Amino acid sequence: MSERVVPPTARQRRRPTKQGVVLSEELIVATALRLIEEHGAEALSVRRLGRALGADPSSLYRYFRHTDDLMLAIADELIGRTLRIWRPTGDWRADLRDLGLRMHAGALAHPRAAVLSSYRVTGRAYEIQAVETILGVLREAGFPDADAVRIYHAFVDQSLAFGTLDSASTALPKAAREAETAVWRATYARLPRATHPHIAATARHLMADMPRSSYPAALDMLLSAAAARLAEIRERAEA
Amino acid sequence: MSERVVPPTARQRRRPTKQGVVLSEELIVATALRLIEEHGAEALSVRRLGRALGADPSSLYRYFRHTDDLMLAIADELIGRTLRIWRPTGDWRADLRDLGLRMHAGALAHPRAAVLSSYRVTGRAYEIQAVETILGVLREAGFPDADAVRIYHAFVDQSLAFGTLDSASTALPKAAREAETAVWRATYARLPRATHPHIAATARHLMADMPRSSYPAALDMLLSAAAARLAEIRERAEA
DNA sequence: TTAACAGGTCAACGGTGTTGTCGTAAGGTG
DNA sequence: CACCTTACGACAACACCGTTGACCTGTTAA
Repeated sequence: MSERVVPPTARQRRRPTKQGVVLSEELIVATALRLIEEHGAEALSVRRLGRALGADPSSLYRYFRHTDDLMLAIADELIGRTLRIWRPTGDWRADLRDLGLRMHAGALAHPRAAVLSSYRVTGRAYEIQAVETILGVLREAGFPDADAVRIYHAFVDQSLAFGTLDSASTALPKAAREAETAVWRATYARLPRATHPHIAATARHLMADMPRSSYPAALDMLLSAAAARLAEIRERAEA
Repeated sequence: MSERVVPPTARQRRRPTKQGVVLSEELIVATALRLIEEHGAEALSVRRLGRALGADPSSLYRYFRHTDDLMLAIADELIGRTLRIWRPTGDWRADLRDLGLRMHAGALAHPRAAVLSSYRVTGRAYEIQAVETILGVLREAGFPDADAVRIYHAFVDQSLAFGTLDSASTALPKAAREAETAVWRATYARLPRATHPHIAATARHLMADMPRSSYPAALDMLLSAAAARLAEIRERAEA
């Protein structure tokens, strides 16, 4: 064994597989993403990926040390796709709101990949770029370093967490999804006022609000708390 | 095969296993939780659970249709435990903060179960009780119905989403988890100021903040935004 | 006392990630 | 152009996983 994985830059001898495919890190990641989107996250396995590529499963270990490494590469590609679209305007609150919504939308667009990749620190190029950019937005808005880091962390994790949560439920099998809304309508909408006064009183609002994602509301609350903190900081600076 | 799973209420003929253990749904759930707590989330498998119980793995299929069912039963038990511990004091903000932290901690203690249970509406007793209780806290604090529902939704989803996010990372094999912090130390801590000024300037804060969960910070921001909204509502009511 | 059947056991199927070994074709070198 | 090195694809094997159909046996109701 010793070291099976060769750094991408040093690769040169690309021998085609028995089925004539020339492997590469990019091809593997792209194929993995396609596999996930077409057949669901649980359809991603080393063996299936090998089959989809027309290569022996063990060949992939020449490119990734283990499945984990592959996941990180997939995650980073997703971050990159989101970041490439985003254009900051200089208004920190609007910019972060826009970026948050884009990250959330990106997760929803790739539900099955989002579930896999959201909770990992990749340490790869796109992730680093994202960290630098968001920290820059906050620091240039006037947040002290400690606050900038704290808010950055909460902002990023919240986008990722809601992205995963919401995409997990959209990725449910159709039968299960219909069962979910049926539960709301059948169970919650008709709870008696005597035993469940608060649910009964707000049933109309619950029916309207629950099927939607609460991420925009949560994002706005986070940003408004951050804005309040910034105002407080400025006030103190003037005194 | 036909139907292997008999409703719990109808069970009566409890034959001991070869090793003398009398199985039951409660015993299986309890043993599964113990297994997760003692040997980590990845130690939970049907076969290991069978071994821990002193029973053949396939016996469990007399009680749960598949592993998912078992996970949901575990999740339900977790909701129950969290709710049973929580004692509201009447201070809405402190109560919600406490409940949020407890839900998060409960998810962290049982990562595998948390991931499964977070995006499913069970409509079961404990879940309904939680909805009623939280809505009650908000409405009695003075939030109008529409705001109460909006804040309830954001609050619950935030706890669940962060619970899933954070428990997913604690469910990682220990090698991968150590790799995460190593990435922060090796990659982010030594990015040059020239190319990544904001990361370089805040490196010290990043090292301290990133390994921790950002949920408490996010929760506090949500609650503080809610408090600001409540103040606004009261002001308007006085005018 | 006995017959029914719930429920524990066994064996097997097809899947998974991962690794040690080996053959071979591609590349650089002379 | 021919040689040597070696990257890297292929193969086979290992230990695990969830799940199921067939079988057998102890418990219980009649």
